[in-house]
Amino acid sequence: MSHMGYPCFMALDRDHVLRSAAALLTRKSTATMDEVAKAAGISRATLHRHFAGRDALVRALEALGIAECEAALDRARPEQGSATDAVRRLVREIQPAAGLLAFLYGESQLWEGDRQNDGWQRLDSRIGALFQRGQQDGEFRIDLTPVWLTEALYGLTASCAWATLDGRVAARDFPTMVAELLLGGALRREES
Amino acid sequence: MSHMGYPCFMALDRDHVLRSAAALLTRKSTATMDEVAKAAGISRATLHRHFAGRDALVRALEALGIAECEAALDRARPEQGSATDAVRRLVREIQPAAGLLAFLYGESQLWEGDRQNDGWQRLDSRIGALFQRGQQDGEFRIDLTPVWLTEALYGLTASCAWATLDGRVAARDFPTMVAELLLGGALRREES
DNA sequence: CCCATGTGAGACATTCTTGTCTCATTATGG
DNA sequence: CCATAATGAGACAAGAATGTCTCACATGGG
Repeated sequence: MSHMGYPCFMALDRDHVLRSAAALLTRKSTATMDEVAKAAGISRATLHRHFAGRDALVRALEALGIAECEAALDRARPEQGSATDAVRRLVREIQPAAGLLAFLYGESQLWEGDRQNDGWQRLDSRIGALFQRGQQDGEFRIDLTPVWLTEALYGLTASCAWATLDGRVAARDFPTMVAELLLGGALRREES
Repeated sequence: MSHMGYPCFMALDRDHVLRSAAALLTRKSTATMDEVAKAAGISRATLHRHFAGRDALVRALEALGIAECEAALDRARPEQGSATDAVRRLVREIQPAAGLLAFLYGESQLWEGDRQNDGWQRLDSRIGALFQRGQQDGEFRIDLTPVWLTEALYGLTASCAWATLDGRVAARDFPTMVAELLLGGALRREES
């Protein structure tokens, strides 16, 4: 069926391999290519036919993470309604990708190089715009910069993903823990 | 002066080496033993005379990080005054160790093994107790568990340390950014 | 049935890091 | 000045992970 240099149904397998690798590397970020292959139920040779090397695999995972974040952002409709509710929706939609995000967040390989994926900047811009809108609408305080709020969203997401893996936080509490801390902080609100 | 198998002033050098390694590994967590040695201004041979291997070096850095956190916790006097101010003091005192903390936070080697340093549990207990006190005093909300608040403190500290290294957050704003977000969140307070 | 394609298993060289060793040089104290 | 200790430089082997290759097997369509 395929008259080119690539296998017919590689695209389907490729996605499965990518998901398996994400699940494994989330738990053990130092996993070997051999372990990644085994986790996907394929041989190392086949894994290399999908991804030229470990670097290519990590880059593909980065692209997947960016895509999932952008999809989550789309589903969250960040321009709609109050910024507060938009953040809550965003955190809820981003939870399935939190593990992958946490892995990428700790993968220094992606940040040390001078050439980093533009997707992150696109994401930063969109999320930053959400926080900025909240500030302009008077919902969010203005002494915390949108850049920092964006960074905090990533950080809390990764932290909660790890805490969930360790069992220190229940998975079903993820959206509440992240969103409510990010929005309201630890302080008790005055009942007014 | 030394009649034993160890050099005379190694203790002094050792601390300097440890600090250099912390500073380097904070920026580049995959740095080689050779790079660590060069950063400390010593040869790889001497580095090995201080620390048996990379693992021992990381363990020593872990011990240093724990010690610095405990010292910061002591200086912050977490039992004194309002829990809110105690958290602010803690964040301020912990800033100098934030880079090291961020490195250790991402060093999976320390968490994957079944044997982890008791120091972290001691720290978790003390910080968790601070948040619990705040809850009992009615300062902090009770729908976020002390365990999660502790985790969030670590996560925000690491995130802000990285953001500071990248220049996305000014170092002088570190205490405000971390403490105010952790305490008050992004939402604007009602002026009452 | 035959052939092309995808796959698994394994061998192999390469590279990188580490750990260990020796030896010459330096400085340090008596 | 001398002896000891500490260091730096470099050689060396061991180990791990990677990238590449070959070959045998099976699987599916024509």
